[in-house]
Amino acid sequence: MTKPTGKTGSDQRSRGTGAAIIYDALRDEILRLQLRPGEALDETGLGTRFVCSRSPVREALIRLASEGLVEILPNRSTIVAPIDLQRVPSYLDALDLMQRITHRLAAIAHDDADLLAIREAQHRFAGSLEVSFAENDSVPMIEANYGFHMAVASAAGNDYFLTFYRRLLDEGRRMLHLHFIFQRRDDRGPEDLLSDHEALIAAITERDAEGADAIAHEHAAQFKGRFMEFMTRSLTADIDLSNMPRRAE
Amino acid sequence: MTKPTGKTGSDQRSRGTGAAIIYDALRDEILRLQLRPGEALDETGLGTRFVCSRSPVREALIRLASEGLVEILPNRSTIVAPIDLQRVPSYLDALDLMQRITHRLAAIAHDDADLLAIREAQHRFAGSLEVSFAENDSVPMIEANYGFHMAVASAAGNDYFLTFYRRLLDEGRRMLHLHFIFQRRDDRGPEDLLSDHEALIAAITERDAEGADAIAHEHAAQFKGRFMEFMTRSLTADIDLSNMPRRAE
DNA sequence: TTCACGGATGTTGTCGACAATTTGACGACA
DNA sequence: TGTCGTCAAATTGTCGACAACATCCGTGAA
Repeated sequence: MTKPTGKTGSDQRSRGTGAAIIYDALRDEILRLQLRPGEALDETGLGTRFVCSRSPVREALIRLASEGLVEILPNRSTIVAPIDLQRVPSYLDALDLMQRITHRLAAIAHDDADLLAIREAQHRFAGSLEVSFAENDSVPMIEANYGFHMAVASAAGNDYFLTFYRRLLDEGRRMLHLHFIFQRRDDRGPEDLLSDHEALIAAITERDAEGADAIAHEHAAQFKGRFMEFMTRSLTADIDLSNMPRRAE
Repeated sequence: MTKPTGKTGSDQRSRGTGAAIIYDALRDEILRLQLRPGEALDETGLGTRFVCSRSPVREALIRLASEGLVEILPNRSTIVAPIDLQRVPSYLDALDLMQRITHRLAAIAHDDADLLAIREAQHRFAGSLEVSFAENDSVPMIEANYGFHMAVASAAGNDYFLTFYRRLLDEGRRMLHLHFIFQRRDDRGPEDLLSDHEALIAAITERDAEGADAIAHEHAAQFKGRFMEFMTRSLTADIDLSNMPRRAE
């Protein structure tokens, strides 16, 4: 073997992928709430878990921090970013507007490939609904829903909006998981979500910007209503108020 | 000297500030176009310039990369992010919308402290106009204009919009510098910009959301028009078309 | 002359080690 | 008993070093 490639072991990662792997893994676990908000992430521990030094771990944490998914406390441990309930109203406003603009632009600027991708995403969403219903696990549905809206937003053809919308949807995934952990069954049946998406696809296909905008807005408003209701209903009863900062007024 | 503090030298940075200093410095130089788009940034060189190891340099570069200000080419050098002219239309759309929403919300949600900060920023902007005119240097004006709009957007009270708008304004700073490098004198006098800002402040003070929205939109539209004209006028003549990807049609 | 190949060179990705700082506990004292 | 000061453990921020990868240049052959 005179080959100069350095692949000695079996699962030896090719150079440069270390940080990316850790980043993806942590990001997934954070968004799925497998790592709970506020949980500590020490670099040495992560270094032993993924078999590598602290340098790739550090790089992954820095990238996660600049996306707001973790918080690096200087000279102390880095923690999974807590979900700040006071920011929820702002968040819902932002999600609403970005969903409107991306879906509206999608109706205007899409091409045939975009439509195909959207229909595929919708197909996967329909399949995930059955899986979620059968196994009583909301994770597949949440992720497929994320994929659907990202497919629509991609058709808008504006990277700036897409990037921002993706960040909002990421944070939304955490909230949705939180939502389904407390309340297993949704008030609305899954069929309604499916038909909402179908209506959206129809509007986009017909290049009906106003219609897509309105459906996106209504979609966001429903999410907002469900989430706010969920918060006022189940959180105020259980939550410990002692460590909750009071409103500055 | 029994003091256990580790400050041996004179300008010894206190622990943990290394990466932040490098980040701020590079960010400033990138946004002011002192580092030109496409320029290479090798870690060892930066390590010698700021007197430190490659670790803080690397951290700063990673943070800059996740904000889109530099691009890390795997196993190769990292370069200052090029200004993609094809993305300009998307950028201008995004800037327009985010300026509208932040300035509109500012009119609704501001409090007295916000108004004070806005007026201060406007005062600094007026001062910077004189400096820029006297010294024929557009940098102070551009930076003060940035500060003014950030002050307005801060009054909107929505961190999500603020973060996104800041990122857009950052990229806009680079374009503005580019603009003024080619064309020293603006078509519109500085007084018009000043009065635009005054009108905006008046609308915000009166909590006139529609008015603030309209002024923000007009402001963005003027920037858009000037920049597009600048691009078609002075770029098409000089620019090398060989490495410019052609439109996919 | 042009193209392919191989070594030299420089830069990045990763590693282990050390110093500074925080955190928590333990014990002394009012 | 409650509070403060000191000490030890643990974790981070930084450093220097090495290996892998990419680029560049020179040599040889078609």
